[in-house]
Amino acid sequence: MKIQIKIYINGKRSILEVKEGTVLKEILTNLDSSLLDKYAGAWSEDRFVDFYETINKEGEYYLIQFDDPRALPAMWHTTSHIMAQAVKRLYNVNLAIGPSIEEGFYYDMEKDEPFTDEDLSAISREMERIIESNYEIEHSMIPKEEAKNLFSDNKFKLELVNEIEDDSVSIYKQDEFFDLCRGPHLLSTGKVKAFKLLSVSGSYWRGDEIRESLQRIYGISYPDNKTLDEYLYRYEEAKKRDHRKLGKSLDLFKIYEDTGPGLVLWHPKGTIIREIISNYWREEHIKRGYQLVTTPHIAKADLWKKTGHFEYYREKMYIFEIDGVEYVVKPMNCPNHILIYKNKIRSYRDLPIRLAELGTVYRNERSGVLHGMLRVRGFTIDDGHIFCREDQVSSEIGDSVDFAFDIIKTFGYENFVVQLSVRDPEHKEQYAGSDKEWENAEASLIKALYERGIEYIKEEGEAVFYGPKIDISMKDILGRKWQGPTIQFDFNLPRRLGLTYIGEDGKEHMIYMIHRALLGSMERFVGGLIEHYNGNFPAWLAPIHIRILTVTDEGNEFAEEIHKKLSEEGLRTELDLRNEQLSKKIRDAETEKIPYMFIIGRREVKSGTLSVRHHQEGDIGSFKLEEITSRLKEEIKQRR
RNA sequence: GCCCAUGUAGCUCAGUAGGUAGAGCACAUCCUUGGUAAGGAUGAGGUCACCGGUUCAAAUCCGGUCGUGGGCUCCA
Repeated sequence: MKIQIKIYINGKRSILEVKEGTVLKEILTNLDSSLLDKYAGAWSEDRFVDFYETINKEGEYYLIQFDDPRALPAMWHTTSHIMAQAVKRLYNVNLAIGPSIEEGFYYDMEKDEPFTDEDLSAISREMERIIESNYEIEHSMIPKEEAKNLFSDNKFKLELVNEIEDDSVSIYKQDEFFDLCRGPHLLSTGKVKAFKLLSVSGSYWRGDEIRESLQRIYGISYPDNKTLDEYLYRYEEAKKRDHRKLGKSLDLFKIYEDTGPGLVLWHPKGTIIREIISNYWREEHIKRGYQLVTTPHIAKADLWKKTGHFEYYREKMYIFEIDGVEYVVKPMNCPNHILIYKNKIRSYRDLPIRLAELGTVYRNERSGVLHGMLRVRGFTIDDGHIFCREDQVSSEIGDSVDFAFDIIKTFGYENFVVQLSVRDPEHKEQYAGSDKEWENAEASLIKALYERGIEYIKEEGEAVFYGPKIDISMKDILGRKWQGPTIQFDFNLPRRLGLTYIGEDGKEHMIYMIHRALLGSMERFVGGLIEHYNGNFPAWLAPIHIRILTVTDEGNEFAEEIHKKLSEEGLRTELDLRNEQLSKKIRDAETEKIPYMFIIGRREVKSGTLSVRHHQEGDIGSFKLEEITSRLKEEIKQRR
């Protein structure tokens, strides 16, 4: 049977009559075989299809080139096969799975000895050979029974084959290598122009630690060397910006072995940053009608039994005993805020009530997941809880979204990814709350995003059981995503703890409760901020604003005078009167990423001015004290 | 928690076939008073993560513990 398909090549449309069941590759070969060299695959119905695609129905196919971000996963997947082929040629391994990932690919393999750096080099060399050989990649569908024979020596592949529901399975083959694989793939191994194997690590078959322990090699590839180099530059740059490294060299914080893993000690300079953020946070909350509260670090276990946390969250809680009574170190702040809400009978006139706290909590995270300040066991959440009526939900959500963006934009984040997590429509029964509540809540979340023209990704089934939520992540300069604000409904706690208010009708009504955190945790937020700014904090956040450097000791007296004046004006200043050369003092201040350096030598003493150097701009000229301080103060005020 | 790697002066790291440790930076003292990213000399500083074992002898070999890193996994 003939069907009609439309192929778009560089915006130009070709309408073709083809036989049903024809492979896209054949169609293109007939049309113009050079297309197979220029394009990587096609975009059709919101997904990437490779040229092995069998055309079974009418449709539109937009050919896309190798460097199109939508085509890169095919290249990565192909590179992972090339790598697996190379590994099979060199070692005795059992292949598990090797998908493309967000950036790059990996392959999990079972091998007795771990891979070394030398192994990686050898594998890379073999991969080069495979690429040079430019093996044609073939695709075929084979009966399941045949596949079982083909993979009879590989328990992993067999397990996968057995789980496939169709009668036939998809196989990709290049030279002697073949693999069970859904694709997509490129047409030949030579299409991969530049690749790099990045790291080796352990993993488990199916991510299950009870099952076979595997070895994973990660890699990346691109259609040209330039793009690969750009990626590698970003990769290296990210390593250099590591907040653990900068936290140490800038003396911001440290995790001490004596204190314990996942517990951060904020040094004086880190604490300045934290305090500035906290103060800003408090001011903004008060401005926006929040009431600040403070609640203790420990509470009776009974409280957590009432909320249900004790049952579900127990292994993450630190539990201990006082006078024979069980206590818990708080892993979250909400129960305490709820107690404050419940302390009085609330009228509909009192609502909304917004409570907020920079509340420090402790969670027993598994040792293997701890990571610098980004994943810790003790951290301060900027926790807020809104208690409101149904008719207030929409404006409260809208305000929270605005608030969230206002805050994070202040820290120089400009690109965001917004995710809306809603119920799994297939399993509505596993969620707390009524249909009506879910519908209202989702509608208000969507409305808030829509009215603000915010693009978002809707994830069905990603909501936690107690309510729908919006998660905002920030993208930093290197394009990395950082978890940011979250706004979540909670239909569970109000029910369990009986959170009500007295309505206009004199009756009790269930409250709507919204959890929201804007920074997330202070630790993770500042950790991310360190990497985002690469330690070059804008003046308002910089632990030290100015370092005063003297050229010789003739400047000491004047320098001390300036230092005193600046300190009196609330500017954070340090003096460097060491008997060192100016260039040395500059180097030290530059290394410490201090935004301003005031240089005082004989000339300045004589004229009463200051020679000013900016951390990132170099020498910016001579200024009168008032001139430069007002500039700096303005910069701080503007939070630039 | 699991797999793999790793743990030497405040920091970054060297230490090659087991014979009780080195460098650079930082620090201290002295010399140098030098104008926009490292002036010079001298010196102090380490129970080589911890515990145990093998050995005449352990930073080095073996076992265990703890920490850290890369992953897996988890995230009410």
